Order: sequence, then C-alpha cells, then structure tokens
Amino acid sequence: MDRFVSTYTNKIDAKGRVSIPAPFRSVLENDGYSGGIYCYPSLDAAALDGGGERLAQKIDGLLQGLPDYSDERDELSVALYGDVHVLSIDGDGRIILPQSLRTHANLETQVTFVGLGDKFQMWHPETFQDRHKQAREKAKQHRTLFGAGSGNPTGSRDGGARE
Amino acid sequence: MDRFVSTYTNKIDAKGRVSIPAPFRSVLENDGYSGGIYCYPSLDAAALDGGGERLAQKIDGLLQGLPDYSDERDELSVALYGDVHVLSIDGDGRIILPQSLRTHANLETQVTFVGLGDKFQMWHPETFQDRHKQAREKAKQHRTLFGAGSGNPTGSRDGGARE
DNA sequence: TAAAAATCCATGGAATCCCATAATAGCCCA
DNA sequence: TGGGCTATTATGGGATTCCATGGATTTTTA
Repeated sequence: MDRFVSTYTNKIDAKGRVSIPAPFRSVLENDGYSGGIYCYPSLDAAALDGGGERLAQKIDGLLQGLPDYSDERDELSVALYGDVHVLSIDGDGRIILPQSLRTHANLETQVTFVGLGDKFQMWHPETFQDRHKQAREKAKQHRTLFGAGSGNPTGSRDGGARE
Repeated sequence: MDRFVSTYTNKIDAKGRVSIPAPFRSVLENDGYSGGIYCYPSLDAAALDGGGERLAQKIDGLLQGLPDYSDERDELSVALYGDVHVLSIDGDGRIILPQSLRTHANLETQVTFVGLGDKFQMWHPETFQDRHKQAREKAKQHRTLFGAGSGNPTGSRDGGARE
C-alpha cells in the first residue's frame, strides 16, 4: 500500500512521544524513508500536516517557479520551509512533537492521525470529530446536488472541508 | 537530510557567539564544508543570509548570466560579494557575528535561524514573528492559486471517501 | 603587554536509544 | 471451528548521548 488512509488515535506520553500508526509507517518506508517525517502546521486548520519524501518534493515544486534571490521566494520559503520540522522516528516507530507544533494543533494527551492519500494530518481528537461531521454533511449536500449519490462525476474534491 | 528546514532560536553570549542549530550544521557538512559559512546582509530584509557551498555557487550562477567586465556585473558583484563574510565555525559549532552584520539585523541577545532550503536566514526573534505572519498569509494565497489544498493539484483522486 | 580571538572544558536539560510489558491480531494445527 | 502459540504494536520507563550555553585558558595581534 502506498497511500495514507484511515484514522488512528494514539497517546502522547510524558516525554511528548507519539507512536506513528504502523500502516502509516510502512507507507513512509515505501516512500523513500530519509530519516524522518516532514511535519508542519496546516495553513488553515488547527492541525499538522505530515508525510514523507513525496510531500517534501511537493513543497519544492511550489517554489520552483520563483526566481532565486527574489524577495517573494524568500518570503514564501519562510512559510513553506521555515515551518517544516523533520521529526525523526525512533526505533519503536515514535516521533516527538515539538512544543510549537503541539500548540498549533492543541495537542495534549492524544493525537488523531488522519490519512489523506499523499499526506496525513494530526488532530486533537475532539476537534477532528467536529471537522469530520461537517465534512460528511457537506459531502452529502454535494451528492444531492449531483443527484443520486452515484459517485462523483466531476471528480471535484469534497468541498474543501478537509484541512 | 540536505536542505535547511525549520526554525530555531539561540542565544548570543557575552562574546558574541551563537550556536548554529545542529541540524543546520549537518546540512553544511553534507554540502562540502569548507571551513566556514557564507553570510551576508539580506538585500531586502533586516536579516542575514547564510549557507555553505551551494549558496556560494548560486551567487556565482547569478553573475555568470552577465557579460564580463560590464558595469552591471561589476555592480552586482560588489553588491553580492562585497558584504559577504566567511564565518568560521568553532569546535563547539558556534560562529561569531561581526558587528556590521549584527547591526543590519538588529541582533542583540537572540537569533532566530530560519531554514529556507538552499540557505538559511538569521533574524531578530520579534522581527521574524512579523515576517512569519506575512509569509503564511502569502502562502495561503498561493495555495488557493495552485489549488494545492489536498496536495493534489489536479483534484482528481481522493474524492473524500475517507474512513 | 594588554586586548581580542581562538581553543578547551564543564554542565544542565533535552533528545535518543534500549529494554520491558500488555494488548492485539494473525496463524498454525489439531 | 476452536484453542493456543507467535509476531506485531502501542506504551512506559530507565540509561545514555547529544547539544546549547557558560566560563576558563591559551594563543594571537595590535
């Protein structure tokens, strides 16, 4: 399997460590594991985005259009690279979440890992529940718009409720 | 790991010494460490740019586009090379910031190191906070432009069938 | 010779490694 | 089908290493 799917909730222990769900770990290994996962605060949600090499390359791609040494590039780099943490995975498949990341997502004792295909997100469990409900509501509305709930003809995403 | 990512804030001690964040140091070593880091005042910000060989080569690359002995090239050379300092790293991974550089970036007691991929920047912590906010705003705008919401520019797969 | 710079040493706290345990899931074989 | 064995996983807790930081000592330079 090569995509992050499903959700899991794990504990944060006294040292700030969290187990990465085993299925996610194996995805990361197939993705060219380079010593750790890339993790940064989501731009518009109280959550963290995480992933492996594929995610890192995506970030590179966003910057490629911009000329070196332009102020614009530097500015964007601050948001894209400056916020990224490389969290190394210990021998037991755990990472430790830096304080800055934990505060962004209100993570205290538990983390909900949510697979999003190319990447995954980490949420405060309750916050995610709310989000999840909203997302499903929106998805239903869309379906009735399209009629019959027979899948998703246009291939559009589910109303952007995610992230 | 081969690029500068993440942000770290370190102290300047009484002698003007600052620890380079360990992850940055290891990037520099992989980058062909040549005795010190290249450091110069950012052209359009109250910050310092720093990096290793890759950064030096990029500066060279900019100049190569211009004809030899042209006024334009001379000017740019002065602008780019003139203010460059080579800061040697001591046995404990620290550098000493010359006064001229410190004044340009208003560095007094603390320095925030920001990874920008090929290079990194050094900011006064509070000044950086503002910059950081701007940068995230800009990134949001770009993101909607790119349609990079789910990290999937084409919007094709992952149509919301989560869980 | 005094001031400045480079090198060396010491330390507290944090991150990493290593091992132990309990719970779960998968499997084999009767 | 069921029962027991094994492998995997999440979690907890020491022990060790790494790192930022401060200070002392030596070397250089003015």
